[in-house]
Amino acid sequence: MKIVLDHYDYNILELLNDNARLSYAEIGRLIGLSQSAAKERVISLVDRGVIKKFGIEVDYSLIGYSLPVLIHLKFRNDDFKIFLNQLQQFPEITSCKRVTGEYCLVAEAVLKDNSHLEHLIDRLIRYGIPSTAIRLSEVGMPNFFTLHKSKLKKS
Amino acid sequence: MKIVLDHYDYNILELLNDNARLSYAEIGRLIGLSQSAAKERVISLVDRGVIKKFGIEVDYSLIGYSLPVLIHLKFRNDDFKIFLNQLQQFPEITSCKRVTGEYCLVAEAVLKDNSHLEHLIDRLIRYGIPSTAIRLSEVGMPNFFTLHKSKLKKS
DNA sequence: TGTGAAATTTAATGGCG
DNA sequence: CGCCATTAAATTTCACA
Repeated sequence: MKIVLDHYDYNILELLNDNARLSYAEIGRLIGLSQSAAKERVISLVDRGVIKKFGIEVDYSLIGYSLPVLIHLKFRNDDFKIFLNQLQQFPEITSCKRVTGEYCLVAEAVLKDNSHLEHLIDRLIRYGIPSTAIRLSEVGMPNFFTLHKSKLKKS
Repeated sequence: MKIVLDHYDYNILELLNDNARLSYAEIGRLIGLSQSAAKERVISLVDRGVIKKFGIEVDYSLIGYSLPVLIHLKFRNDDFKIFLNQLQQFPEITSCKRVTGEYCLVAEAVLKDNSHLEHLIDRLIRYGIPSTAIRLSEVGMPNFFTLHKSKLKKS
């Protein structure tokens, strides 16, 4: 069940975490592998499911979506499917997680303005009571893999 | 202040959002531009700050961090700097956002097990009362740009 | 801004330790 | 598993529109 990664894998994850567009050749150079081996490693990480996706981080505030919010939701269980469907009609919702506790879902959305938020709340309120918080800023966190690879014993 | 994107830009963001490793040549092919033009566009999006980062999404549960949690935090303002420093000592915290409302910070962490969580709470509790929720699952959301590009008028 | 073309670098494959 | 070598493809740069 648990996948064991060696220091090559951790180094690759560290590099791709910072820049997913690095070429295999450059990855190889940086970690001391040939380009073929580096490529095999990356593909293997994808095949094993460790890397779920190569994506981008977007600054939505620059393109007109300057109201980022967190929405906490309670909902009635019988409407769950319909409710999720409603959520997915809103592409402004960039992520949605089911969690334990008083609120069942925590969603993040990027909205244009207050009336955009109002519209979103109007559609959600049928299914439960949404609690909205404005996301003021992000606190930068270090690369997960930078600190974890150092815990590995040399092989 | 607001950056206006055309349909080429939206198409590029849509593509890179799904696969950040697409080659410029392929991007160009898919949206009807030469590779040079496609590359210019991507670089311009990065330079203007719209694309903040090319990164990866990792399945941490596969590599031993099978307890994903959301932590809501209240803290005393006088300790804010020290508090953030504490947070950044924990690379298991993958994101941290300052929000309005009763709780000032919402952090996400990937932990190994309950004792790992206990250790994290022990270090955070000095600064305020953390409220922990287990992240049960993620609800898949559609690509933000897929639905937004269709709203553009042809130029 | 976009295109096209030439030189350099990478990607992809297959065979070998 | 990783390295090397080869062919195909992509990147980079630049002149031109």
